[in-house]
Amino acid sequence: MNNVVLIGRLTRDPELRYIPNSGQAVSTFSLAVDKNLSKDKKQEMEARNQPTADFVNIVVWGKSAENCANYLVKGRLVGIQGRIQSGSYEAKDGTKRYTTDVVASTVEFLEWGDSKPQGDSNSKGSDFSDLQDFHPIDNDDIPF
Amino acid sequence: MNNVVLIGRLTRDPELRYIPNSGQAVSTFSLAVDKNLSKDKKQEMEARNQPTADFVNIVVWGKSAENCANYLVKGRLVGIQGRIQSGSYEAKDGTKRYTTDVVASTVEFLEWGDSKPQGDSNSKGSDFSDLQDFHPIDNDDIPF
Amino acid sequence: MNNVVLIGRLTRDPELRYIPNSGQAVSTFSLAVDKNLSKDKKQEMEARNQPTADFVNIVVWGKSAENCANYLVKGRLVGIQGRIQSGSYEAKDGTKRYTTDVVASTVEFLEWGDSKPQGDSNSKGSDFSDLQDFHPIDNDDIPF
Amino acid sequence: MNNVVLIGRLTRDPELRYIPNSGQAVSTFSLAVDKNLSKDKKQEMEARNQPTADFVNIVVWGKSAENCANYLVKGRLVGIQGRIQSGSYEAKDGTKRYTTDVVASTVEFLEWGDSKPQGDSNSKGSDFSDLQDFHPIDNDDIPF
DNA sequence: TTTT
DNA sequence: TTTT
Repeated sequence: MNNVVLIGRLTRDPELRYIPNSGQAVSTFSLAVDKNLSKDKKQEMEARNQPTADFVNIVVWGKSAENCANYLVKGRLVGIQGRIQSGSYEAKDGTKRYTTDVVASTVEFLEWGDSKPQGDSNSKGSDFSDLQDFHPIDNDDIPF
Repeated sequence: MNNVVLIGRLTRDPELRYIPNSGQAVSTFSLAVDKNLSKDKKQEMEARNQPTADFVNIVVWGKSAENCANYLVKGRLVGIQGRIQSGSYEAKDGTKRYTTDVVASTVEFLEWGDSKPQGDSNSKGSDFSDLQDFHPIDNDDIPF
Repeated sequence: MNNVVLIGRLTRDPELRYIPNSGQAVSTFSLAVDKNLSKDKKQEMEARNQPTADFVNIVVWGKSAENCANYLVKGRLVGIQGRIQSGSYEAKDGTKRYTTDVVASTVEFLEWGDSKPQGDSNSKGSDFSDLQDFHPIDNDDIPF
Repeated sequence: MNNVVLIGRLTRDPELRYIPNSGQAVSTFSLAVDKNLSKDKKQEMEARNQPTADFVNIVVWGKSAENCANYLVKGRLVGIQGRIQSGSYEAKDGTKRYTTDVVASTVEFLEWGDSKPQGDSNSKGSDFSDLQDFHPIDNDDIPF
């Protein structure tokens, strides 16, 4: 059993890449999950410049990865169901480093907005009007 | 281990009552949790008049119960963490009936709005402006 | 989001049936999930003949259903990950009744033993010696 | 929402220490949580010397910490409910390092045995006979 | 209709 | 630094 549920906001836009041989899509981003603090405790932490959220690295595979990359931006609220995955790698200085991520099986978009309005397209934002009807949606359902 | 996480919308306004002797507050409501259906499957279900959500009875105790009663209304989106509780009672016809609820330990308000604008008060809705800053909030944190 | 994790013991042997047209296997059983009670509270409840567990109906589909039927018996400890499902049916007296089950996506066997040693077969129990190696196992992994 | 459920085995005996001023007990250990692999995939991973488990650092506070230290040993199976906590510290080389742990709210002992039978004591293991009755137990319930 |  |  390895089961995680998080609700939080993206700390930056998702990154998307494709695995060389398989062509599998992977998206990664970091989630700020508010710690469950009383109003007072929260202020105290902020005053001391201590974090009031936990930061969790998220990994998403496949079509869901592409949906995240296409629709999510920094600051957006999502719900995630997945599992904890540990890993390790060798740092440039030769020491071993350990990593912990959450591999998401489902990503629910809990907020919508004009995402990805930037850049070389002169559109006024992606058109996903038909998605607006059903709000908490699993991103696997996004129909393209 | 008995652990449940749900995200869904209230199917009606919460009810609030107080336990006679202890004075403990209890709030109850029902949550519509969207089934994770593909767009096509969802349309098919709707066409057949079959439910596209699961309906779960929620029970909340204490201060959190009062916060739910004060701030939540039908349709509002919440995240719930709790446990499944089974029970039974005798129906009027003498047969035994079985019940299943989720007892919530935390209720996160995932949407805010002008709740409880009704009735004998001539206010334009409760004033909870200071709560608006931190969106996914555990209702235990609501400071009154 | 609709996520449930339970650890508990089967209150009876699993039932297995096959859906008429599709041929899909379904297994159903009930799980006794101990309430998280202090020693004292537990004794008090037992003295008053009140249940010290919550009872949850479990539904399992496909190969996992067959594994449950083949390997689990009353009393066995399992871990379950799944989602809450609500339903309704018409009782013989014409009134509507509501049901709540947990549809399991994974069933981990947390105890092993000589299952199905009963009755009209003169076997010494099913042979699943090769399964004994890896203890907390998701039943999807059972290789037949 | 920050909710984690794990079932796994301790990779070493728990460590216990007390926070200098508050006197709060903290126990830490690492959990090996089997990846959900098919028999074939598992063998393949083992052949390649790749891990077939995820390793998660667990932190437990208070009485529960002491119960873990007193009753758990390397290899024991437990169920854990808690939340992900991120942190950071400065390494000796001045670089910032990031950590991810699970802070457990409940630890269920899913196996029992003669724990702590070691060493300078000539006991035959701790006496916790009265605990043997109720198997999946939250360690908060251990009555001393 | 309930398990250890 | 990893368990059965």
